[in-house]
Amino acid sequence: MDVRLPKIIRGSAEILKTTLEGNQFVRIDRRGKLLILWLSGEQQALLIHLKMTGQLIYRHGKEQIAGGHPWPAFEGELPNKYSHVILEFEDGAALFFNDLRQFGFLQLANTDEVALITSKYGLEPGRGDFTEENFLEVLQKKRGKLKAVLLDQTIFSGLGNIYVDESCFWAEILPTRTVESLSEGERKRLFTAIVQVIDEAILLRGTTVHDYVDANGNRGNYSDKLQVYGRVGETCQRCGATIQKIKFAGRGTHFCPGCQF
DNA sequence: GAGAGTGTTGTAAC
DNA sequence: GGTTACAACACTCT
Repeated sequence: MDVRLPKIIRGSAEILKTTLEGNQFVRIDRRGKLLILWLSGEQQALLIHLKMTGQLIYRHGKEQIAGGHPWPAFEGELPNKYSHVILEFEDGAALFFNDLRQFGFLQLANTDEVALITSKYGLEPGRGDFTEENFLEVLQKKRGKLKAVLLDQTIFSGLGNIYVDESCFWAEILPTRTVESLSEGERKRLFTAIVQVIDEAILLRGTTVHDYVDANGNRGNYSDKLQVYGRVGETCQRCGATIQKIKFAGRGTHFCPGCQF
């Protein structure tokens, strides 16, 4: 392991290094936007958060490339000036943690710590318990700005600024509404929209605005599907009105004033 | 060149 | 408690 920018490591970089040395990743989990890479024995895990601009890129080893592997090798220059941590594998493969803004982190955690951290995450799209019934129940207990509630990882986890704006668009609800003002029908539309947006975004391997790439270094294709995010001043594809952007709940917030209410 | 804004989240202040 | 401002940071855009 090569730690080029120690502050990216939460806790001791030395202990992390020693722990990873000769060890194996045996299982990969995710909770919200947090990656959980379990080590041999599953008593410890490497937690990785990419925050805004983090990238985790896997480069195949020469042996794998010679043997033929299912994915194309990453073409870009690696490491680059944003490669702050590099994990090297025995077969010559490497995992690069790149992060322009340096907000992301790597952290070693034991089973209890992982349990404590993940227990704070809320109902999550993509998990089995993200049902309409559960969604409505969680929403029922909340009040205040819809956008803020959807972004709150302790209430619903996994949704970020892009998918919240897009989900509100598809539900035809303004993100500036309060939760308590939403009718039963609107709440159900919102649930459906979130499921639809997340499912399609995953299918298209995410959304690249600037830096996001998947483990193979490829950009996400959901960017082409965005209806409001990043489209301020453009025409709404549903009603023809002009997409607006405001600052709301501390975040850039995009919506169509013509067909979101 | 200055200033605002950027996909996240934790903390502090009100 | 909710809300807001701000912090972390480097870069792009206006």
